Amino acid sequence: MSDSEDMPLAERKKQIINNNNNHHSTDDDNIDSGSDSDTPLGKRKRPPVRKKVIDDDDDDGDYQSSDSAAPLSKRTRPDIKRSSYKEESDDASYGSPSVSKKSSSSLSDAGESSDSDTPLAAKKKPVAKASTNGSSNGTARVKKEPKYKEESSSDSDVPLSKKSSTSSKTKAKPSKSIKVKEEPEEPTLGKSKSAIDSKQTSSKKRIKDEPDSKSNAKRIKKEEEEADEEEEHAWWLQERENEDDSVKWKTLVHNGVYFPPPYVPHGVKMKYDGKPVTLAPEVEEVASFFGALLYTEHAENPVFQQNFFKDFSKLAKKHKTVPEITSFGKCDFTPLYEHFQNEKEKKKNMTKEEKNAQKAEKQALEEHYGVCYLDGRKEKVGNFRIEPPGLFRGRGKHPKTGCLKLRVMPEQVTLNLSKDAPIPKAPEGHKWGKIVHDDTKTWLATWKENVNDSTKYVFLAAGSSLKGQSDFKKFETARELKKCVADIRKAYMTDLKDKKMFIRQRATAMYLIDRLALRAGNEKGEDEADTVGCCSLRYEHVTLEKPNLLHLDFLGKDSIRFQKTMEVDEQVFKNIRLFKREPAQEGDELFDRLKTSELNKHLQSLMKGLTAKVFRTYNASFTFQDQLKKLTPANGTVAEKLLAYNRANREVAVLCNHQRAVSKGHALQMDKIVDKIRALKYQKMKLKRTILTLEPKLKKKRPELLEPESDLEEDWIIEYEAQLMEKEREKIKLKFDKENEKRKENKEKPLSAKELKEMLKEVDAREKELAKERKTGVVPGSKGATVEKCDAQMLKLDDRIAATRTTMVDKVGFCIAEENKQTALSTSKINYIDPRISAAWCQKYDVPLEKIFTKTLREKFKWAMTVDGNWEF
DNA sequence: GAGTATACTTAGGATGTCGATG
DNA sequence: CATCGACATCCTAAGTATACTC
Repeated sequence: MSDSEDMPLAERKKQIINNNNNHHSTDDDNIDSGSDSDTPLGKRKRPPVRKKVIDDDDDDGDYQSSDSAAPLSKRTRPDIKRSSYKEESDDASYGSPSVSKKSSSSLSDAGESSDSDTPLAAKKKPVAKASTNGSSNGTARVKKEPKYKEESSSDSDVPLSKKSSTSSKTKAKPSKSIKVKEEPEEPTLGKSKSAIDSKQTSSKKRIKDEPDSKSNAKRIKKEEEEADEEEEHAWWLQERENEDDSVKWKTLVHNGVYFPPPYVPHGVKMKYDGKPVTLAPEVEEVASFFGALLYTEHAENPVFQQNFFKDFSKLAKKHKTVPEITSFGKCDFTPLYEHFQNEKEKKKNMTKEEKNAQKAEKQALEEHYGVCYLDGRKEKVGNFRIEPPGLFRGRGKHPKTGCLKLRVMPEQVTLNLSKDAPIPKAPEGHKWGKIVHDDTKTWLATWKENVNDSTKYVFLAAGSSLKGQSDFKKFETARELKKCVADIRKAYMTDLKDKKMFIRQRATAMYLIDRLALRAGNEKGEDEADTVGCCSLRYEHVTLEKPNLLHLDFLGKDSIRFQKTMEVDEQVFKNIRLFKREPAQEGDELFDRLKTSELNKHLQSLMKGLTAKVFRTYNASFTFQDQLKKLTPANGTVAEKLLAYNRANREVAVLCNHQRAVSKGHALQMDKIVDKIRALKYQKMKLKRTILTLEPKLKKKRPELLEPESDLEEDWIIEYEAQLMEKEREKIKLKFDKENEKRKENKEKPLSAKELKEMLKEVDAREKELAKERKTGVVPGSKGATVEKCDAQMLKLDDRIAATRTTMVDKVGFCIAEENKQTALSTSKINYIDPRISAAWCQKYDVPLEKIFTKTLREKFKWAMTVDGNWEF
């Protein structure tokens, strides 16, 4: 009976549940919390002692899985009232009062324990064990050291592609693979690549040799296309034997990685304490990193500034910069900023030849480093460029944002390739850190980065077979989940009421992951931005509202705000209330007994390959297909169908909470409008005061005149008035200049500087007046002002304010819609929606593929394009 | 078994490109 | 024909998941 392998899932599940539940009841909890107490206190604040009694206030028997376990398609979508966009303002609604918390005591429900007689300890173990032993994934884990399989032919001089092209079993176009070999693209990989090698140091030479660049470029393109055609691996048409998929390649040949060129000093001097400083090139480089970012959000961020300055001043000191740079406030990077602006300008104005030369150079690089041979087949390399030095741009409130990211040296880089592959030459005067031959890894190169000590890799491009295969696998796993998701849902709905806290938490977490497409929520370190996922949700991220509303508000991956409200199952509501009650403090974890590893272990036991993120993939793809079915007008035009497609896509993007900061231009526009409104309000305020100055008695009659305008702050007013005056002055100067020009033409005597001063005096006077008005609130207004006139003007202003507001709202609404169409959609399209759904849809509804997939996406998804119109996820 | 390291996917912002528009 | 904005692509940070280590 114990062998659960081939038992229907539902039953297996039952068994597990039973196993867990039999036996002594309340002690379950003891055991549970007992284990908790082993964990260091520091980590978990909750007192381990407190015996957990499960609350079920309203008591249990009533549980019906029926509706809640219904497949997603059936369920009504969580009613999401979500404030759509990333809003800074937040503060908002954290601690809603309504929440239970105190309604505490009531519930030590004895009744619950009904079937509580299995000794937990006894039962629990086998289950856990079984999942690790029994499941087949333990099998392959023998290989400690990478095994490299020798190719039969040992002649390493032969281009590898040739060798294996003969051996590869299925060819899309079997016959002609040989022809390619005569073409000149190969040699770069073998040995004769001197042209490029020299490029690392001196790049220009090559360009000269290029003949007419235009036709050349065209020719290259053509060649490329042809080459592509000839080599189609079409792994997706191959029989899928149960290969050992831990081995990723038989042969791997590549040209190493490209290092950014050494720093070339520009000699532009930043200022310190108002004076230009001479910097050593190394120091200048870092100053320039900051200079280039001036006026961006990063450079304005105090943490960024501090981190940058710490590294920068240290470096400056090391190079004995005079004067010593000790204060960020005294640094003036604007000359550097301007320098880069100029450079940009120059770049824009480059001649056609220059531009083409650059292009050619880039292409040469791509041809050399951008390709590799995997099992003899040509494949694209993704990020062959070693990340250049710069300032670390950590997102959100990353504590290390702004730190100096150092230049990577070849000595730090490890290459991974075939044993008999030629080892690419390291840059002049350098050596590679290490060479390995690990065929269980897909990376070509790796190094450690200094800021976070994280490992970086060079992988194949998204369109490569390796990536395609794993993509395929990902979606197949999701489809696997589709088959058993109903059972899994049923199971976790049952578990929601389990007596053991741990199980309850796990079930509740699963519910959220499934319904809200939350990420797993691994633990994070202190040196990272404070963001969370499901398992790391904390007290303050969750609020409950009777009868069954759950508000979530937290920062997720990339510090993107997740803010949704949904109706949840009654039991989930109760559980969360219970979880919240115990920790009861900000900073405490909601699921204090749950770790992602445990969650995933459990998921594995439900279905091979199941992890938290599979739910995201599954729900995304499923929702998409579902929506597409509903929305596509069979007889519509292509445009209408596309609209449906995008709507379905948007639905998924919303589900996955994919969003992006509003574009800069947009934000700027908004700012302008907001300022415009403020300016209007300012005028209104002035008018009010004028009225009161004219007719002080009205204070009582019309108290609204005393009310300050919303959104109008002293600081802003001061600045605004200063701006007004500045504009005035400029106007006068302009007038003055014009006048003088005129006089010059007419040979008259020009106005003197004195006269200009005289003219400007008026402004000065006005400025003083304004300041006084600001203080006293007494505003005489313009000549002939009457209460009636002011009132009339005020009405007009109100109209204008209203009008401006609506344009803003329009714009915001519009832009959000637009924005969604663009960015938010792409992430789900690229990562979550099974491309076969799209391919089938195009087939079925006769929509050209290029309408929905760009060239790169078609490349990435070529494995999915062979399905027919009836294919289903 | 917790903590750490590794390897790989997912993600939004930055940058580049290209077509519409004034 | 310059500018601008939409969109594609590039870049690399930030996750997940699991293997490894002590």
